[in-house]
Amino acid sequence: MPRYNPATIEKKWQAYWEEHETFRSPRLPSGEKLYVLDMFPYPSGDGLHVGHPEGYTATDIICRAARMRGRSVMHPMGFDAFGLPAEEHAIRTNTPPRESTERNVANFRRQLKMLGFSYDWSRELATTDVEYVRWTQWIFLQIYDTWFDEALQRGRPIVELPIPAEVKAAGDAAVRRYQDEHRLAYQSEAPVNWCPALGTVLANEEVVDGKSERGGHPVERRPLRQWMLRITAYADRLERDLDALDWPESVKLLQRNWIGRSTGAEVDFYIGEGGTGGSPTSADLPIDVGSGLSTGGQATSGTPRDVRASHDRKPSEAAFVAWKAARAKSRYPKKPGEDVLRIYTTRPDTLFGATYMVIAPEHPLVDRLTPAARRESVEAYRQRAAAKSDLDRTELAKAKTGVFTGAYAINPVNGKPVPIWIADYVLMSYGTGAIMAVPGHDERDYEFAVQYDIPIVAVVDPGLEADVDRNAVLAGREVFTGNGVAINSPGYEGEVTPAFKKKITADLATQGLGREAVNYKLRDWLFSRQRFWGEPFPILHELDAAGNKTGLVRAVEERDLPVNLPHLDDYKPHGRPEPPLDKSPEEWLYPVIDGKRYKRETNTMPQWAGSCWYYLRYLDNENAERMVDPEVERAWMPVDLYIGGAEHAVLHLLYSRFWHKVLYDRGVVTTPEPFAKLVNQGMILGEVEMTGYRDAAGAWVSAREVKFGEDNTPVRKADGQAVEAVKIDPANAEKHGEGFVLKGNAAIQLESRAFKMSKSRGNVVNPDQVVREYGADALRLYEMFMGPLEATKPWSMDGVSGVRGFLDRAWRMIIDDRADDVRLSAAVCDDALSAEQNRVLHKTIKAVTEDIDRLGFNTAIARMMEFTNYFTKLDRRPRAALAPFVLLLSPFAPHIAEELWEALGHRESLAYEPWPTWDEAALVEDSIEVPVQVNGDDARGGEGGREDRGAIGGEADREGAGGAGAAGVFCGEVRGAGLGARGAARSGDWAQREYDIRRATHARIKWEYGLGTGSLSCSCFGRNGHDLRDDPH
RNA sequence: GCCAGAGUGGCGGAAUGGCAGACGCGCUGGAUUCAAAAUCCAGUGCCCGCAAGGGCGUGAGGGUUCGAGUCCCUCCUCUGGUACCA
Repeated sequence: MPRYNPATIEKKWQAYWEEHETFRSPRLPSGEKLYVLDMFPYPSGDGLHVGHPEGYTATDIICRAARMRGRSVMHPMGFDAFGLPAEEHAIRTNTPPRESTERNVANFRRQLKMLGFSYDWSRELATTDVEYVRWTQWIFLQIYDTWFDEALQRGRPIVELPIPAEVKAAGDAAVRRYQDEHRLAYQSEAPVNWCPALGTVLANEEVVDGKSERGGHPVERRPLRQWMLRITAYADRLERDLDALDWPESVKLLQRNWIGRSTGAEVDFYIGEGGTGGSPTSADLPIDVGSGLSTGGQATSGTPRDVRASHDRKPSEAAFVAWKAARAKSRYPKKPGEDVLRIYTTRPDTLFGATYMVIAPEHPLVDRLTPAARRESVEAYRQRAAAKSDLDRTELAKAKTGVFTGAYAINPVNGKPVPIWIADYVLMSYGTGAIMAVPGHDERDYEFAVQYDIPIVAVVDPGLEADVDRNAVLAGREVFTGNGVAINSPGYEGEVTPAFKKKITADLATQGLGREAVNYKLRDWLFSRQRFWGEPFPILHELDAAGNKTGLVRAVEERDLPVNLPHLDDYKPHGRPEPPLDKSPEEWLYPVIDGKRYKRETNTMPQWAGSCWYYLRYLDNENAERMVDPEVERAWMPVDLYIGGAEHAVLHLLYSRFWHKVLYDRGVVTTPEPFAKLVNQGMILGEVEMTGYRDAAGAWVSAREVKFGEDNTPVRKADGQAVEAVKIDPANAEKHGEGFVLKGNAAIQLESRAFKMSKSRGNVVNPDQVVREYGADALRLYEMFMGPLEATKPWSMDGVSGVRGFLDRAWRMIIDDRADDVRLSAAVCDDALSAEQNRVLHKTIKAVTEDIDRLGFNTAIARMMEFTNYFTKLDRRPRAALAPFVLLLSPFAPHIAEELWEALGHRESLAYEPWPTWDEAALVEDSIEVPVQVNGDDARGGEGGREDRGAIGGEADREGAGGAGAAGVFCGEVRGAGLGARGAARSGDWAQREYDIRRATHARIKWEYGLGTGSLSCSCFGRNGHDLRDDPH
């Protein structure tokens, strides 16, 4: 047998680890703890993807090495097991989703164990476990029980929420409603994708181009009562606390942008008292456009000619003046009154350039503002906008649309009336749902203004430096969004943008017209799904005598958790937009408590819920009393290293952080952040494919003549004719210039690239098959050897066989592969290490150790290959080098390492053997070549700081340096201390030579010394290969 | 559009501002073999040259530096993310 046979070795050691519970972590760490977490997988029916073991191997290496270095390691695994595919399967097969889920989990578990990861399997969990769901629901109740205290910036129990006297006076129900309005979990109407044909609500990703992904049926948006989580309350903290995290900057940036904090100002524009649209009141007399408040010369108030009408609704100057005076006394109100349109802007410095305003179609003031004469067109526009999905509003609709409401607001800074439009490029959900439009200095406003022929007034002078045509900007023919100097802004002329913003914001505040404001792109988290296969909400709706909901809810008592999913006779949609749980059995759906009948909440939680806190449950997964014992939590948290895919950079990581912060505020956890260090593994693509194209006639078409049309089919650029993509055997391709061409036909460019693995492309690599053919150790090693962990990289089966070759060589280096049993190779001996062998060993130890620390697994493996190449060549291979090598290899390829360790005479697993250490002194080479750059008139070496080479080089007058003076004389001065190898050579051991290198193109100095004695030999090469030693100066 | 990351041999990739291409794949030659596989040895960036040797080389162009794959600026290409957030 003793050829390397992973199939037997791997099974053997997996059984050993399992039997000995080798990787069980203690309840509490002893000594320094290390919590290393993998993003747990969704157990799909397809089994493990080769992308999974990439991060899992990386963390496993870290953990195994850390154990050997004496750390107490927590390394658990589990399953994110709720999810759509299981429910789809349930509908198709009419079996409970739990069944297929458990099957898939079992398969994933088998595959993970097959790869030899050192998880503590006793901590395994699945988010679908009934006991896990209990605590997910419990956390939801914590969130439900919490309100956010803005002053303290902290979540607090709802009982601590101050209740205003008038609410208290209105009675118990009013108090409860008031509390409900302030909870972090609250109900709200939110649109869902309702597909009448399928009779079900679809997730966003199931809707493609406004049609259902399955079947292509029309999808409409319908408002439905849903649960929301008030993540926006934590926006500030979620953003601020990113600073201290050891996360990739790109991920932090992604989260910052997602949170999207902006500072600016809210400003109130006066719209006049009064009535519900229609005819003007006494306060808002019709004013002829172009007269009155508008200033001469400039393009008046910007009402498009064709929509001007005398019955438009415009506040009178007198009313405005009165309002302004009142405001100066009353200050700026928290909530805008009926008489103003409140807008949010990040550019208060451009207030003087506002030539129109836009409110979102859903804005509550639309009705009130629109005069009767314009009702029709406004209403029509609103309906069109409402019918559009989010997608239509953005991608498809490039051109901006809108309609004039017929109303005007008065610009508070100059008293000018400004026409108010509605347009769907303004979103009700951001800011105040209304903007002042400054087409001169905002891209979107500019586009809109051009579209509807609205005047454009420049109020920021870009100056000459800016990247725009200044004259065009000043003339309103080009938009400029940068900072500049204020113009056309009476009272603020010449102010530079940042100072102007501050100043006018302060001025508006003193006049009670505005205030500084902060806004976030982040929206509250839509936390319910109309699905069966998710955690039920532990919420009961009160019913009145007639069986209708009263609007009041109560939480399920903690002792009654978990609320389990009911048994359903079938999982088919019931054809209404309400969640599937609506067809639950009566006894589940309508519990009776204290004689009162309730209806259970039938929405379920989204898949994110379970993954928000699993890292906490691992620590104490069998605790029936608490979600996690505080003592255990304090000892192990935070997670020291979290590795997973970049696709979770925003949502999962933001949601987890949010839950964690709520739990922190409520005293359940002790760290403000869950994941101290985060690393994203790169994507693994399929094997590189070579593609050529042929037209209908079968003639080759060069890849550069091909473009991709809609639906992503290739067509010829010239005539749009469809072409066929043909897979090309690499043997029929050759490199030509930048890319590949058809062999023998350089005119035909081919396309060479790797694609994402997908079933449809047929390029999915199955880990089971790789393990069968090459072994788990080879798969692990290959995944680490492919390239940097964070990089996207293509798969290559040849690469797998390459690392397998390394394992074979490592095996033969130690084992006699011709013997019948596992026996050491005859070359293995007990000799002492020669200086050179010792150096190779210590170099390897150092490199591998340091590479693991910086997650440079590919180079660590390269160093071990070098070790093997060196020692395999020797006829006598000392154990003293082989044994430490096996330990170094063990985190990467643990099965073969255990087997080799055993062959070397050890009886126990190497899992807790001390990690090898290196001795710097052993690394010193007694002969090094030092390159010296010579460059004619002024050749000096580097800074002289580099440990192994800096001794030569650096300016001539620098200590420990050699160099060439301006005259072109090379001074080879070498000091032993410059080597940085402590004790190997003492300072003072130096030699000096000078060579004339005026004719030299490069020089090479070879420095040889024994310990303590320095000597230098130098070869400098001139243009003709002339050795300059022959020509000393 | 915007944001982020990346462009180095035939391929995957190495290289704290200091000999570009470590290591692996592939390829070429040799040993072993009846033969093949496997294994071992040698070679392998490109161009010129029998050779010695020489020239050119890290997406393009500029710059900083004694010295740039590495730092700065401009541009090109690719990958990923994102979509009117006022």
